[in-house]
Amino acid sequence: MAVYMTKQRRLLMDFFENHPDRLFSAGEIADNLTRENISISAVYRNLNALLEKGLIDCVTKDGVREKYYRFLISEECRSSIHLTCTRCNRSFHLDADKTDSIVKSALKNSGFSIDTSKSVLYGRCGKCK
Amino acid sequence: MAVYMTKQRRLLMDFFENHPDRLFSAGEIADNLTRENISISAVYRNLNALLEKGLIDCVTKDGVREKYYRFLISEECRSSIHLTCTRCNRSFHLDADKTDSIVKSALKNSGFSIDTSKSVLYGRCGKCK
DNA sequence: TTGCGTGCAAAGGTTTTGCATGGCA
DNA sequence: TGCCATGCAAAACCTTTGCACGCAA
Repeated sequence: MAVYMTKQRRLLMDFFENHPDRLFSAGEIADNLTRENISISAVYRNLNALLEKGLIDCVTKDGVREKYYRFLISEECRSSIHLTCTRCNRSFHLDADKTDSIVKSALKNSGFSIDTSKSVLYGRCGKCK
Repeated sequence: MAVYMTKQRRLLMDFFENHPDRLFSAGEIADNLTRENISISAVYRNLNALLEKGLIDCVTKDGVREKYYRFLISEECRSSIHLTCTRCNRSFHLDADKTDSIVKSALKNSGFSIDTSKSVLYGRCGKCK
C-alpha cells in the first residue's frame, strides 16, 4: 500500500520531531496545529498510521481518558522503560542496564516477560516535585 | 457520609473478592453480572466509591481507552510495581526490594520519583507466553 | 423516616468511520 | 490518471450526570 506524504502528515511528523521529549494527546496536537489547516480526523488517522509504522507510540495516563502519543527516535527510546511525569508530561528513560535488570528479575521470579515498549512508570520529575 | 451496603455493592465486592488477581474493565464486570440485575451506572458509581475508599485501584492499559480495576488486598499490592499480562490481564508483583531499587535508581539518576501505585509494567505472563 | 443508591436516559468527551472531494505520485 | 488522504458530519465508544424512585439503616 502506497503512502503519500501530504501536507498534514508532514505537519504531524514535524511536530513530533520538534517535541521529542513529551507526551501529547490528539487534542493537544490539533490545538498546536490549528493555524495550519489540519482536521481532527486527519490528526487521528495520521497518528494511527505512524503508530502502525512504529514511529510513535501511544500510552494512557492514569485517570485520564485520552491517549497520549510520543515520538520514538532513538534505540534507547525503544528498549528502555519510560518514566513519565504526571504533571508536565515529559518523558525520561530508565537506564538501559537498570531496565535490563528489571526485565531479567521479573522473568526469573515469576516467568513474566516485560514488554518495555508498552511499559510506563508514572511519577514526578525533578522539576515538578 | 453514611454508606449503605446494597445488593449491587455486595455483588461488586464479591466479584472482586472472587477474582483477586486480574484486571477488569467496567464493561467486563457488568457482563459478568448481567444475570444479577445491576445497571452499568451502578457499576461505575460503585467502582468510583470503592476507589475512593482505597479498596480497589484503577490503571490504564497501554493504547486502550478503558480503565481497568483491580482488588487491593495486601500491603504488597499497594507498595510494589505491578506486572500485568496483556493477554489474560492477570496481575503479578515485582519483588518489594526490586521495586525499591528501581525507585531509588530513578530518583538518583534523573531526580524522578516514581509513584508505584500508578505504575504498571506490561508483558506476557508465564502461562501466556 | 432519612437520605444514599438505583435505573434509566441523556449528556459529555474522545476516537472512529462513511462519503464525496482533493491532491500526491 | 489512480488511488490514498482529507474534511465534514455522524456514529461509536466509554464514562458521567440529572432525576425520580427504591430501599438500607
